[in-house]
Amino acid sequence: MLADTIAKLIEQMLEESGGALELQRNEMANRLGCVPSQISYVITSRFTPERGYIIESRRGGGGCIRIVKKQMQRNEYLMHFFYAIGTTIGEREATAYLQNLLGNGLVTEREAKLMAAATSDSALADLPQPLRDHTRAQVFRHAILSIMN
Amino acid sequence: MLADTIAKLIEQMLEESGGALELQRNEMANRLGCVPSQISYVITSRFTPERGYIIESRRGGGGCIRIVKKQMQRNEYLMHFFYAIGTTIGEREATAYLQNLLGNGLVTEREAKLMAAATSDSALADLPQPLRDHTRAQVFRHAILSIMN
DNA sequence: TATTTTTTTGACTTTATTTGACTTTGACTT
DNA sequence: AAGTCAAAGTCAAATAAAGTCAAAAAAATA
Repeated sequence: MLADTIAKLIEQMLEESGGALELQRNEMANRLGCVPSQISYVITSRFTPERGYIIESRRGGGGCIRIVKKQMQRNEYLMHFFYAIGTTIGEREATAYLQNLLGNGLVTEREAKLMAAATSDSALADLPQPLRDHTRAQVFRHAILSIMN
Repeated sequence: MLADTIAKLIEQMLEESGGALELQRNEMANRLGCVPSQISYVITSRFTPERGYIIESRRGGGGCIRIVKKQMQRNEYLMHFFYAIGTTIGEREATAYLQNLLGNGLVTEREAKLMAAATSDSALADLPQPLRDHTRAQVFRHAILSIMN
């Protein structure tokens, strides 16, 4: 799949550049033989703030897109999550947050899996909807507090 | 019976792949000459988390279904816990089980704390009582399954 | 045999990807 | 200042998957 290929490439470039890079959309699309908006699509669908990325761009001649992977101090970061989660959260969103936590080494893979399981729709299947997302948020927030400090 | 045929096929594929595989629903349904939702049916009815499978999927272009079988080894022990917990459990009892899990080195201290937080009365405070203990059991059980590797 | 459970099917829904036409913005020329 | 061109942005249509659900059919059970 094209989108995944592009995402992998960008991740690799980020890796090599130590977390911040600038790319030219048209140039990249050209190199990959795809339409420029495909690059936009990948960036908006995968490199979201939710997953810990900051995107800036400049149009016009010599324009470019800048992608920065955020890094924070442990507790500050966890606190940020705590507030970001809020009082209700869907499974998909929760998964994205967990991905971010894992990617920043704030939790181990096992811990991430554990939290994913504990907040999964499957685990909360017997709760009717507004309550389900609310409980998921509660469980998630408590889990995060528990690994702070 | 179709469902059994498909289940056998998937089991065989899992065997060959060493416990983890990705399949495309439409492609497989095509090969077997059945309707795609039949594949979904087999997966949801046979490859459940209770039986030790993890299912993930992605829709859209290039989408797929991933099936992972968790290996039993020291996991028998976790399985024992899984059944012991049952479908409803109080906070105190849960804590006792966690102490036990920790004592046996089946979870790390951080993991134990995490699970304690996720199953605490505090996290589930907004659920009225029979539901609270039931949800606690669900969350706990899913957490345990998730660390069975 | 009657009832309940499981399986099978297909219509409809949701989500994800790909593409292209059109818009906006910024830099450079004249 | 105005015009031109080179970017990136936006949006919607087309397509490609998987998910859901309920009705019909088949199988199992009482």
